[in-house]
Amino acid sequence: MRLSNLTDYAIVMLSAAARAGERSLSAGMLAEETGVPLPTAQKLMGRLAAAGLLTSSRGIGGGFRLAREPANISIADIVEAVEGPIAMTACVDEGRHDCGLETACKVKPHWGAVNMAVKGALGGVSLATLAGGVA
Amino acid sequence: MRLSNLTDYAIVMLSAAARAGERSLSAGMLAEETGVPLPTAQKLMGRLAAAGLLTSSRGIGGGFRLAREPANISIADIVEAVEGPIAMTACVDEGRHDCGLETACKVKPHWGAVNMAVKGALGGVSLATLAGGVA
DNA sequence: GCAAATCGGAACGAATCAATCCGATTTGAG
DNA sequence: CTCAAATCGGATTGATTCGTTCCGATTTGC
Repeated sequence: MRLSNLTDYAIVMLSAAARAGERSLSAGMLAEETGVPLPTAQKLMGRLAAAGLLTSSRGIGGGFRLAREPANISIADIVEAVEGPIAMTACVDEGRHDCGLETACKVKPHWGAVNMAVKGALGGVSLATLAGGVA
Repeated sequence: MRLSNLTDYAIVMLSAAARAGERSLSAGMLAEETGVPLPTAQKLMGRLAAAGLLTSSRGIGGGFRLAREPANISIADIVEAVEGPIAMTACVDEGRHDCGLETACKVKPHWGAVNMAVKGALGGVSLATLAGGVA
């Protein structure tokens, strides 16, 4: 029940990018701004860009920029981008039936609700809330 | 954002124990009932007993029994018993200040709210809900 | 007093996570 | 048009945690 350090870093960097507005920030600048080690920052930015949360620009004046408004990016999105889909157990994962307990597992039907509850809790917090400071 | 297999097993076994009522079930019986490997089941039962969710009885007719009513045991309790305290990030953990990003971390104050939200979502589901089947 | 059965803790292996490094691509200037 | 600088992207290595397994200490019933 802990989200990984990568996700933590990603959220901090994305909030920093949200504060930057429309300016393209390079991985190095974001790393120095947030304190995240540069190679890790590069890896994270790449993954976030691949997920569609950031748009990347190559070349000298290049860098990363938020693809959407901060209010439309929730923590759930970031978590899913970094750690993959939110699935509390293997049962919730689509197509994974190697649980081994299926025979007597009477808990399975309820996991969907739990998963949705957590997802809702994480989806209720947006980048604007985190970066805004006061709000 | 995934809870470990141990926690999954623990929840399944605890729901089985909830169905058993006041009867003491041994680790072997629970393992066969749920399909969890026996040694892992033993380790889990021990940890759950140490956390105060189960009461253990030694000897021939011994075994484990729920320490409280199923309605008063939430998923959050089980998660905390197996994986330790629910702390989304290192910032929330008490006394852990080796984050390294503290200087420019403007996100830190908001983590408490997120943590509480997730905790509430998990605390809203009790063993009775999971084991009840229909409810 | 003895034997059976149980819980409890310690040791080992595997998987995932986290961090680091190097190559491919693109832009701007000369 | 050529060169050089700067950037993103993926692949490799090491570490931490998770998961599993085994063995010893303790307790009850006969």
